[in-house]
Amino acid sequence: MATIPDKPGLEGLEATWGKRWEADGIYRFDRARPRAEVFSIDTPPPTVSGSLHVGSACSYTHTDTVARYQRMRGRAVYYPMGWDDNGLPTERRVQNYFGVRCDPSRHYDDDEFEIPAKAGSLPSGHRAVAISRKRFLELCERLVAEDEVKFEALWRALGLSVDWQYTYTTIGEGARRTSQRAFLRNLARDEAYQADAPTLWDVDDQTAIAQAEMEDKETPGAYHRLAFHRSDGSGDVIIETTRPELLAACVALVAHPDDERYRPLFGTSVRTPLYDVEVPVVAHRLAEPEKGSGIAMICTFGDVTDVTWWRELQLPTRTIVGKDGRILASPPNGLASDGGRARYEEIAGKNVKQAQQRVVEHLAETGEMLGEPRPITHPVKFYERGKRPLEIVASRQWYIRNGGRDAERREAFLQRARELHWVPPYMKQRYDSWVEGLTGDWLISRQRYFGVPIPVWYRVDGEGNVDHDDRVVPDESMLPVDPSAEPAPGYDESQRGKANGFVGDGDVMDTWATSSLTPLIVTAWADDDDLFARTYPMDMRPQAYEIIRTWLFSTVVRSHYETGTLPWKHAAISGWVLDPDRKKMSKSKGNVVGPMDWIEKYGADALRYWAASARPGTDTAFEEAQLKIGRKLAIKVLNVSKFVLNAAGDATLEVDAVTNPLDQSMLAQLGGVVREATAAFDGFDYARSLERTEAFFWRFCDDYVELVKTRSYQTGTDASASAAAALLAALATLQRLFAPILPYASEEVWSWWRDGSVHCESWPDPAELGDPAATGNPLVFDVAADVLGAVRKAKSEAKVSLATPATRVVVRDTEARLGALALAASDVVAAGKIDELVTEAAAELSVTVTLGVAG
RNA sequence: GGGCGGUUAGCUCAGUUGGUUAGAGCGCGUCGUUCACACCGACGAGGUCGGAGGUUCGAGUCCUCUACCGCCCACCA
Repeated sequence: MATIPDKPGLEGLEATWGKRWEADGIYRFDRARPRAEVFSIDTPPPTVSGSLHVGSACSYTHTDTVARYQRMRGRAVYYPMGWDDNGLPTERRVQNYFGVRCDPSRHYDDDEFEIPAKAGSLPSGHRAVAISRKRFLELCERLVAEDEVKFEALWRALGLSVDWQYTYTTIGEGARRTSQRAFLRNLARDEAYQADAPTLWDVDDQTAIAQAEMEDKETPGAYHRLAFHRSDGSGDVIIETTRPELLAACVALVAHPDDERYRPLFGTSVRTPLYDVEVPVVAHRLAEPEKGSGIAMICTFGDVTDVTWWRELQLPTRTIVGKDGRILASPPNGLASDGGRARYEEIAGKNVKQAQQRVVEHLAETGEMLGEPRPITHPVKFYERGKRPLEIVASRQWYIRNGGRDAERREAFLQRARELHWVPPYMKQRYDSWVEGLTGDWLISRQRYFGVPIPVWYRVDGEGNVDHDDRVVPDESMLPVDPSAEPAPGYDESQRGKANGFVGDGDVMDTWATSSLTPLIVTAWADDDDLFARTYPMDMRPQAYEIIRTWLFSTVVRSHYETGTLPWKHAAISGWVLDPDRKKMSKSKGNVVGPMDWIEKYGADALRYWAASARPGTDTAFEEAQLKIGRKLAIKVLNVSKFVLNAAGDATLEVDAVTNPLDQSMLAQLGGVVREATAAFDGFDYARSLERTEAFFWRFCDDYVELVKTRSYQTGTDASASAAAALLAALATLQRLFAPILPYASEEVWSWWRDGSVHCESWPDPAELGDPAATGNPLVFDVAADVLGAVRKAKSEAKVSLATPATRVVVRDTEARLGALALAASDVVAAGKIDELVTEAAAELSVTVTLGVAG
């Protein structure tokens, strides 16, 4: 026990208690406890991108309040923390921060790169230095290590009750091993496969991307009206396109089967403008008669609909756009005419924008474009972090089956969502609509470097050709492996790339392919069966709604495959933090507020208070005013605790000593608050628990404490003992009710009079308040507070001090309420400085106050 | 085009199965330094609950339609 400071304050509580908690290990997971007594949390690993904004602090606080509640309910809380450091965001940061680019063909020993003394401040016009893959990965690891230290410091200051003995990174050895093991098992069960197919391709990052990473952006474009020529010479067919540069990739025209205008053309062929290639006119239900001229050109590949047509109508392939986003050097099959080849030569090597310009010039020359291009704005598909539109190119990639091509699997994943408890429930809609709209399997391979390698090698035949169907996979005991650095099992490194040798798969997995395994990574699946059995399936997945289609869905997929279960019982979905202008906070908008600055200014409890005011799933605006209120609440907790402990003197917390009806009434109401707060937290609604606790707390301070103040000073009497016991019982309850939200202030005041940490105490139970709470009449406190309020009002309206005596107070009210008032009359008289209190029966409350002479 | 969420005091939000005069905090105004708290307290003003219709003895709460805001999915020639 500690002494109570003369002037309690919030300053320094974070440092003091942070150290104590760490030293005492109060958040350590007790892994001796059986599964039924464990509460395990699949914390989102924050993307290590240099800084965390106040929105992150908000959602992590939500999780922490639940963790603290469950801990107080007696569960062994398994609360690990991870860092999402693998993947493209880190690569991009390394490229910009150090001014480098990865060239996999370089050797480590040849690198001439030196880490700049003052990184991050590259001179303008600096050209990226090419470095080897190995050195590039070193820089990635170095940068994320720095960030992870900063992140942990913030989380600790914020008071997250994480067990820091259990941390992981998505590029760490455990994550790599788990990712590769899960992948190999997917492969063995045919849940993963490789295919050479059209894929969404980001030309800047030079990698394939998944449907989930794609987003639409409104982009300027233009309709071009182009004339195709009927092969029988009977005239032209006019189509409209926004991508005339793909004309050379045209493989057919398509119209709706019921479209009378084009029905006669089905089965015939037309010749393309400029290139004079003969293409068929085909029918397909996806062609829309209302769009453009009602007939469209199919190119390989202009957009995802082209892919559908190409596949379903079994059209040939005429690829003209390369992986670098430029027109391929050699013309596609079928482009035979001299004029066509000459024109193609002029666009070869250009990027699509330049090529479009040249093609339009050609069309103008030949007169095959009707009128001028008509500018429009239309949605175009982009990689969510990309600068240029996606292209679709055919390439060999790895996929995991996610129901996108398979109704049975799709239904299985929809069923999983029904089994999951969603908080709030309507968030399930996002999952359902995403799964129902899937158009293909999940593409997991990326042509990048800082990720988990695909653990596969391919045999090279006697002629030196790679046979992608002749795979070599590692034994699970070898994991993790890096096929581009280690030889395939049974081979020697000298055989790499040689005839009768091997090559390694050079791709890495998408970051979601690893993140989707976080429940398996943190519970040490197949690595530590004991820990796994005690923590999996997990209890809670907290996450933001924007990544339901990625993280949540993909996690459900992987757990379904590996363990045949849901990965967790509850998904708690948090909203966004908006800036005060109701825009989503983001670094690019420059409106990010640093959480650490706010913690220093108002205290961690204040920031947590603001966070905990946002109900689960709802967006919330950042408001400095809310921090001030939280700070005020935390300070009030300190001050009222100090008063109560002083007023109680030597009294001990003995609820049976609570004999006064007003005291019993207060405890009865408090018991109701405990029940509500408990129910709210059981439903993950920290905001409701806080609201109820806070509302009662202010009534407790403003009314109850004022009412019993005088009586509590009459030491040595039963009346005083009753007040002291009730005050202490309420204090012990309130301090614990606040503990999950305001861990620092709660711990501070707890330490003034109790042993041990409040965070290891049991959550309050109404039964602790005993018979007084069970039998107390809630009305007594209400009526007493009402009358006290009326007296204050009279004094306030008379503009006199509250210390001014009221010579006579007449209370008119119902019999029941007057009866309740009588039980607290002496306290009301004392608190209101009332000389004479008179009651009269009436239908409703009215109070007449006669004031004495002021002064 | 399909769907989800929201709309309550100047601001931020509660309002749990429909039940008496719709709540809180902030802000604003007035008063007050009572021995926990001036990083304070007390009191007050302020809303026909987005709109229309319906069910009901009774609707902020249930139903239908509708407007606006935000978002998801689909489409995107």
